[in-house]
Amino acid sequence: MGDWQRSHTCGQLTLVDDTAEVCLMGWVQYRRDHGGLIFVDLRDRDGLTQVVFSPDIAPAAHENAHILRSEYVLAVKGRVRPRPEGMVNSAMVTGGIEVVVHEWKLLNTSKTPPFPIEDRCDAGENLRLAWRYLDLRRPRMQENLRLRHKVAQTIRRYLDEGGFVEVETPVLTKSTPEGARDFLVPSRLNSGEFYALPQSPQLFKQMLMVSGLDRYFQIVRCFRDEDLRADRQPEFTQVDIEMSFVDEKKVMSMAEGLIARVFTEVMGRELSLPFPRMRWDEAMERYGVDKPDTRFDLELKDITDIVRVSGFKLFAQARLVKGMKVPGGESMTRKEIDVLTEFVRIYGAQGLAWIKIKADEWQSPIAKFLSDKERRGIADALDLQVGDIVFFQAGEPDMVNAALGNLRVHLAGQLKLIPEDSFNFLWVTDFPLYEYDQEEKRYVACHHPFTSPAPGHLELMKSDPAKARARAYDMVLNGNEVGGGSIRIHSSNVQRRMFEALGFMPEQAEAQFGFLIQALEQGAPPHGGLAFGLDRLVMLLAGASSIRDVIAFPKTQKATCLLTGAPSPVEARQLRELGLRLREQPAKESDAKSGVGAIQA
RNA sequence: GGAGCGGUAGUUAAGACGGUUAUAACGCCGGCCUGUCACGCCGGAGGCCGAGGGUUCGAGUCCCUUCCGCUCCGCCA
Repeated sequence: MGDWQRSHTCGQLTLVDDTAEVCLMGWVQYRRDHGGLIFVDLRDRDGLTQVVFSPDIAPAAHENAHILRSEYVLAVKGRVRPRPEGMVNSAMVTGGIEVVVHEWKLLNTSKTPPFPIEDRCDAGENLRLAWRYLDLRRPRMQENLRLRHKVAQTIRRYLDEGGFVEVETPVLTKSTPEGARDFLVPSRLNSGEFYALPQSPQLFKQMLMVSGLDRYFQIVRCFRDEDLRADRQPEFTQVDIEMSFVDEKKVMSMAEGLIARVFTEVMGRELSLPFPRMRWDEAMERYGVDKPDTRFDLELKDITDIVRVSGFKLFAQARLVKGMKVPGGESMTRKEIDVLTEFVRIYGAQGLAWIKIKADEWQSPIAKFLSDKERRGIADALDLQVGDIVFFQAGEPDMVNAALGNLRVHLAGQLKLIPEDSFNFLWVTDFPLYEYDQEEKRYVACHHPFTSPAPGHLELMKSDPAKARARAYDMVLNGNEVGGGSIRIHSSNVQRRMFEALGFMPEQAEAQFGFLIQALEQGAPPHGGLAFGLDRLVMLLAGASSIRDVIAFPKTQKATCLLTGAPSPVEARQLRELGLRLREQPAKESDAKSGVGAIQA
C-alpha cells in the first residue's frame, strides 16, 4: 500500500472534520454513477461514508472510477466537506459530510457477491454459512461479534477483580460414562485408545479447588455429540467458574454480580439484585417447565383433586390434571384451537380439552361431564371470568407439564403477551438430585454425579432417590437456561455413595473416576460453582433467534461446516497410523447411513 | 430415530388445475445521466424448476426414492 495510511474509519467523520485531508479504506457498499458525478458509499467495520468522484475537482480520479463495483476494496484520499444544502442524509452518522476524492487506489477487486452485503438481506441459511466471511461483513453480524467480545471482556475483568484465576484445562481428556455423547479422538501413540473432547471442564475445575486455587474461571470451548437445535451447537462456549469455601448463596450472588456488571457495561442497563428465586417444585407446579418465563402470567393450576371422582373418566383416572386460563381467549375459533391441539401433540398429548366461559354457559366438548361441584372447584381454582378460555391436560405428569408448559409459552408469543425488550432473570433452585431414565432403567444424575445432595438428603440417595434434592441452581433469562451449577460433593465417601446410587459397581467407579475420589481424599475443600452458556447469553442480549448468529463459524443442523466441508473422509494412511479401520467402505453418495463411517479399533 | 416447513435465474420469491415461449423484483452486463444516497431512465443476458426414478401423449405441477437447509420431539449428566 506504499505510503498510504488510513487516517479515519468510515463511521467517524462529521462536520467538525470539515476541510480535513483524510484517507479512508474500505469496501464499496453502493455506487451511484451519474456519468458525471460518481458517489460511492464506502464501508468498513465502523460504518459508511459517502465519497464523491467529481470530474470538476479531480478529473483523473473520476476518470477510472466507473470500473468500481460492489465489494471492491478501495483506498481514497480526499477532503472532507459539508454536503450541499438539502443533501444531508440524516439516516447516516456521517450523513452531514462527504469526502471529495483527489486520489484513489484499487486495493482489490471482488467477484459479485452471492448475496448482498446488507442487514436487510434475507439470504438462506445455507448460503450464509457457505459464504460465512461475507455474511460476517454485514453490520448486524459484526455487531453481534463485537457484543460477544465485550461480554467476554467484561466477564474477564469482573472475575479478575474478584480474585479468580483463569486456568486452561485439557481439550484432550478422558471419556466418562455419564452425560452426553463424547466426541472421541483416536490416539496414534496409544493404538486402540481414545481421548474425549470435554463436555465441560467439570472434574478439572474441582481438582483445581483441591489444588488450592480457591477461585478459578475459564472461558472455554465444550463439546457434546448430540443433536443440534437453534440454541445448541456441538461445540459451544462456557464461562466456567468454581469457588472454594462457599455455599449456594455465595456462588449465586457472585453470578448475579457478574451478570449485573455485563448489563451495566455492555447493555447500559441496571439490573435489580438479587434475582428472584424459585424452587424447582414450584416452577414445575406453576409453569410446567424448569426454566419458566415469568414475563407473563398464564399460570398452570393443578385440579387433579377437584376432578378425582369426575364422571369424565379421562380426568378422573389421570395421575395429574392441570388447567391453564387464557383471559379473553373465549373468542378463539375452532380452527385456532385445532392448531393448538396439534401443537401439544408434539409433547405426547392425545388432545387438548378446553372450556369457553360464556356469560350464560360453559361452552365445551367436556362441560357436560362435569358436575356442579367440579365446575365450582375449577372456577375457583382458576379464578374464571366470563370471556376466558381454559385449556386442560390430563395424564402422566411429565406429559401434562410439558404440553401445557410449552403451550403457555407458545400462546404468550401468539397473543403478544411478552413485553418487548425486557430481561427477566430468575434462579431455579432445589432441583431433584436424580431423574429416572426409562431407557437405562435406572436413576441418573439430574445435574451431574458430582452434585451435593441437599442437607439431610444423604439417606434418600438410596432409600427414595426420587425425593432427594440437589444443591443445584439454574439461572434463567426470559425462559432460557443461561447458566447452572451446584455445590459439589467434597467428601470421598459421599461421592462413592453417589456412584453406588447411580448403579456403578465399585470397580467401575474406581476405573472411571478413581482419580477424582483420590483427590477428594486429599483434603478437598468444600466447593461449588457454575457455568454460563456464553453463546446463549449473547444470543439473548443480541436479540438473535439462534446462537448461530453469535458464533463466527457455526455448524449446520447436521453438524457440518458448509464453509470448510468438515467433517470429511481422511486418507487411508491417516487411519492406519491411528490403528483404525473403517467397518465399511465410505459410501458413494446416498447410502451413507447407519454403520458406514463407524470405526473400530 | 421421528414430525413439520422449505429447495424454481446470482438472490428473494410467484407459478401447484398436468397443457403455448416458466414470471417478478433486486442483482449482473451494455448504453445514457453532475447531487445521488437501496440514484434514475433505456436495452440485454441469465433456468437440468435440488438430484434420481416412475405415471402420462405431455410433469416445475402427480407418485416413489434420495440429498440439502431450517424448526421441533426424542437426545442434550
